[in-house]
Amino acid sequence: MYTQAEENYLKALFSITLEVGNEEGVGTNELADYLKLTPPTVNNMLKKLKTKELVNYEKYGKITLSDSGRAHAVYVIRKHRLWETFLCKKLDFNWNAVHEIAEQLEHIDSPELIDRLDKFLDYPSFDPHGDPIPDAKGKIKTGSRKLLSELKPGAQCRLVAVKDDSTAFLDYVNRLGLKINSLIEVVDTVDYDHSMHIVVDGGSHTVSKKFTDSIQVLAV
Amino acid sequence: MYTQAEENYLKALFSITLEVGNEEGVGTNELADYLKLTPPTVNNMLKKLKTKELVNYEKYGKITLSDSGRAHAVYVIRKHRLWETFLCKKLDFNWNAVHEIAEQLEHIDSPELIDRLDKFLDYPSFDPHGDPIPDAKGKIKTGSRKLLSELKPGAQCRLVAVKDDSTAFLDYVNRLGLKINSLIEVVDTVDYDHSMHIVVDGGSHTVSKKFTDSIQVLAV
DNA sequence: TATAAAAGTTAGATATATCTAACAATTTTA
DNA sequence: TAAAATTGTTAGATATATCTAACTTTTATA
Ligand SMILES: [Mn+2]
Ligand SMILES: [Mn+2]
Ligand SMILES: [Mn+2]
Ligand SMILES: [Mn+2]
Repeated sequence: MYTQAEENYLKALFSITLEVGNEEGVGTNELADYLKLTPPTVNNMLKKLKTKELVNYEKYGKITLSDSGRAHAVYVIRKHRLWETFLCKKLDFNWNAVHEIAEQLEHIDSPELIDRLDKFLDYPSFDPHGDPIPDAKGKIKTGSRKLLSELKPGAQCRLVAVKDDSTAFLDYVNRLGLKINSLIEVVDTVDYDHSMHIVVDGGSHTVSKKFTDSIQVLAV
Repeated sequence: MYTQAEENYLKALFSITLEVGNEEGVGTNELADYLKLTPPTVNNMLKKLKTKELVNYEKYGKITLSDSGRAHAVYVIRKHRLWETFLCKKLDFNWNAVHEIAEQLEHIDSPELIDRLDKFLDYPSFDPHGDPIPDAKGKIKTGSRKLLSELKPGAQCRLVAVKDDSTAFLDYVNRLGLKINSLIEVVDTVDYDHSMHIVVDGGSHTVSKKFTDSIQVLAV
């Protein structure tokens, strides 16, 4: 099977393409940045991934996942999100603690284990951060989600996902009293720096653009 | 923390010392054999483990675990056996399938995960093969267990543990209808090759010394 | 369009973990 | 106790995954 490093590159490529909406492909430096590695390291690995036909890549060109590369990337994401769900639902972990552990667990190689874990969790559709869990066939539920930062004053919405796994961010989310499904009301926005006044559970808060860019919502 | 390779060496040293009752220490070749590696590979790793003060070892001398080496070995065994218990009890795996997966899971580094898993499983004392699970303080339950091969004709006993994790062995155990707690009656032994006639659940079988050496029992 | 900046690659080094081949030390045994 | 067998070590190679420094190619911009 694939090494941990290889799986991390595949997952990163998939996520960058999706998150940044980067259709035409990813650059070496961009990928290096995302993975917190140096460009030569990435360049070196790319050659390996190309030989294994997991990526499409020509010297000085953009990188994209091949079909098999994408399929495996989705599988790694499935593993990651199922484990996160297990940690929260069954072991009572706080949602801000599960990502780091799932980074390790996602590399365990046993398709049967993942199938059984999926069943044990009753085939969940979303992980504790609201992200969709690919099913056994690699199919991912997509919805018409928006970023909180896109909403206008007066809008009401429900938090469906957080797009930042860092403990600092999730701690802050917790401190604001926000959870998956929390009702958020946009009171006002500040033109100057796009910060936003929101009301959550009757509590009023001012949050930065950096923050509202990491909150995915569904209009209500 | 420790690498997977390091953890495997520590676990192997602990097991050899225990299983073979090897008190004075383990040799390079013996350890290499056990781990299915070559002696130079082991020699090389030993130097690293010595610098980290996990083993006591002098050139051409016997290898023993240091206190911290032993403590970590026990912790790896705790992780392994808790995961095996999880796989059987919660994910409904057959006991002959869990060892290989636990070989991977035992290297996940998160003490909190293990504590919570232990609680989730209601602090089990024995794994699916009947082996004792070290508690959070590293304490291991020991009992007055014997090998089936040590019993004399007429003896009755209960199977408490199997000492071979291989699929071939466990499949055979299953085929004989043996489970943890099965009642076994020793009918007769053959002097020539120490094979044994046993009765299990009314069924009569003849089993080899190799087999009876891998079955731990408690007299009844 | 020439130059500067950004992006990407190559070369060579390091660390981990493994191997084979050759050699050395220790232990067994005749 | 000398030779043989066993056990253990050293040297040098390979594979993976990473780094820094130097260089090249592509892209942006003056
Ligand atoms: Mn995550
Ligand atoms: Mn990962
Ligand atoms: Mn096992
Ligand atoms: Mn292991």
